[in-house]
Amino acid sequence: MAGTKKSTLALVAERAGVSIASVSRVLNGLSASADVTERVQQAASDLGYVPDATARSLKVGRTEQIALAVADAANPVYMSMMNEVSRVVADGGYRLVLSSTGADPANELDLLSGLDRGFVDGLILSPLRVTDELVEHLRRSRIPIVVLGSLPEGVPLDNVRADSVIGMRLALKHLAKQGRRRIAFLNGPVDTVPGATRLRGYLAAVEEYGTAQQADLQVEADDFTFAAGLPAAEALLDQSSPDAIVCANDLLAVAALKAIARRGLRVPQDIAVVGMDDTEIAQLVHPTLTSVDLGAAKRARTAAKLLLRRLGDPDAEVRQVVIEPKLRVRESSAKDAAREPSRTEASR
Amino acid sequence: MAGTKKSTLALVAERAGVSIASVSRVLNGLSASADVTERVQQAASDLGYVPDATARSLKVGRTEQIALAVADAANPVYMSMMNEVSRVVADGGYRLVLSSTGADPANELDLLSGLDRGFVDGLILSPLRVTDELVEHLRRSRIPIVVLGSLPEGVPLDNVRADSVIGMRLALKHLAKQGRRRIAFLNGPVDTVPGATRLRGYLAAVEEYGTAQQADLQVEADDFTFAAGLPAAEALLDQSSPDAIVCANDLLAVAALKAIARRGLRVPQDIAVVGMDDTEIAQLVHPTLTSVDLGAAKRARTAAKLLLRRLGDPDAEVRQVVIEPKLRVRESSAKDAAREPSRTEASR
DNA sequence: CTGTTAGCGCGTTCAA
DNA sequence: TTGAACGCGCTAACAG
Repeated sequence: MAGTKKSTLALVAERAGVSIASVSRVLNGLSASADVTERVQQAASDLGYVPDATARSLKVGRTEQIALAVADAANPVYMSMMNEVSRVVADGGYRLVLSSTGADPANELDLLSGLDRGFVDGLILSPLRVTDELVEHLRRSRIPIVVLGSLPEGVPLDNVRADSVIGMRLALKHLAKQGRRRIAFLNGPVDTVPGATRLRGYLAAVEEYGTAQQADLQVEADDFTFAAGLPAAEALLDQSSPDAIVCANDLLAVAALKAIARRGLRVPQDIAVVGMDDTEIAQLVHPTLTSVDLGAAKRARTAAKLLLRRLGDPDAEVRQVVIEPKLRVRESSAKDAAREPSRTEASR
Repeated sequence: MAGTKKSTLALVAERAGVSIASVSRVLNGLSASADVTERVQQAASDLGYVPDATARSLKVGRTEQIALAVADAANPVYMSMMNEVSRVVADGGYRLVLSSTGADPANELDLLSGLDRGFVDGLILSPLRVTDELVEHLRRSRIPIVVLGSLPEGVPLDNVRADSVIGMRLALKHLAKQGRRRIAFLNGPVDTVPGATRLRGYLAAVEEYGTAQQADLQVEADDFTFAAGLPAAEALLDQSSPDAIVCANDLLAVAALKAIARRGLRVPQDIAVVGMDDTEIAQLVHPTLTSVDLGAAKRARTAAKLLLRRLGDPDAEVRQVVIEPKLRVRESSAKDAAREPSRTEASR
């Protein structure tokens, strides 16, 4: 049960018959005579010496830790992001500490305050809502922060985001080209960053492609989850009869698929469905889900790299990266099956 | 851009006109005169003082950090586990550092060695494969470790696991009661802990319920993923004609659903499908997936609590917790729809 | 090339 | 109750 005793630099020095400084040098690969090097390495391995991370941190002023804070850790899109960040950060020699702020913005503020305790060298933050207060805290931060997600104009912070307005346009264009005219929007909470920007994108695209502009074609789920999407999708189908539904999220899209199926309607013949984020789920469901790939993995990777860059060079110019979305067409909006006059099943 | 200057205990002391020790006392809630207390608190808040985590750690010998290491971070079941651990650990006043060991056992060993650097007070480890060497390292560890997953008999380590043998029995019993006789098993790599124990469970249950014992009813995917499950499921259907498929995983089960659909067979009428882990995916797919709930969330929560307990009391007796599985019956094995003789049956 | 020394920021003895 | 001093384990500057 009891493991090896913790050995210190001084113990190694004593055993090797040299000074503590020499040990430090040898272990850090600095100049030392062959003789001393040999003896130190021998002593160190005899004692199973490993340098203490905390003491080292206190001395050098770096913890070699990076924090990742996401608002909604339950969303599957965050899993791929977390994995990517984890990889990049580990390759850069940093450990990743996870700080799940919930949906409550207060937690994010708490986190930012706590950051001044210096347990981490940098932060990647993906806030669900961006308040002025939050922005103020971000600017005041003592450590570098990269924001993952949209940020107000003119905030000089490293930041990487998806262009969900273009993403929405891709979806609407794809659907409009099939002759879909009543394209509904199943959104999540509109007072969140993704909810707000995706709504903007939808409205702009509706305008651009001249599809129906009806209030009853828009509905807002209480959350970006399947469970919240279900009643919202039902409500949407109750109050209108769309020929396509664009969803702010793959989970919401799957909820739409289910609500549609419950009414005995067919996807994509009667209603096409398009999701967003292109999570693995899109390929698992039946019919497979067309989805707008917002480049979650790439965004995460880029954010991590930006942070590493700034940690290496604090005076580097601020960079704001926008990732281009791509449309992944699958069965739920397949063209050849679409727009068939009535209940024809022949061409299938 | 430049944030507040980092303020130290000495600065606060100077501003309050007291000694550094008094500041430390006031801030740690120890005895102090009302006057000094007042002045220190004032000075501290003026300077926005926050104690340095690293220095404190070096002094008190605790980092207030816990590491979580999972082998396959891409598996959705780990997401809920991570979230639970995150919650419990945060409530206990600890930060969570994530250490994604890949599928390679060498990484786990590296991690364990690195742990001696003392950047973390405890570890929750969920190994995919358990070698003698790993067990040896675990026992030698200087910090408390809780193992999440099966462990060889007699290893005196805190540990929490699912009883997947009983889980398998639940699945087989459910299917056998419907009259299913050719119950296949779509497994992941059998040289992993989950792969091995689930195979044992399957074999035992096949024996117990007297269903067909044919080698061609067992197939092993290269990985516990949808992508790996697809060809494995195809191979299974090529080489045999099961009337039910139990899968080691929800992802594999979804792959089975897809392979079955491709052949124009119906679920559950022609083939029933049962998954494992009861991830959110089970409720998203069509038909909804019957799944064995192995209590992932509860296991994670329990593991975290065990670790907190041991951190508080290093001499507590070793505890090994086994979580009881529950069967969640859904459409993919619905009873009333089963066993309807269909014309496809003959041509199989 | 090597040893001695001074902190990094904090908690905690020991005297006063 | 308060203050001065020490040391946690390590790195870096300075002497020798």
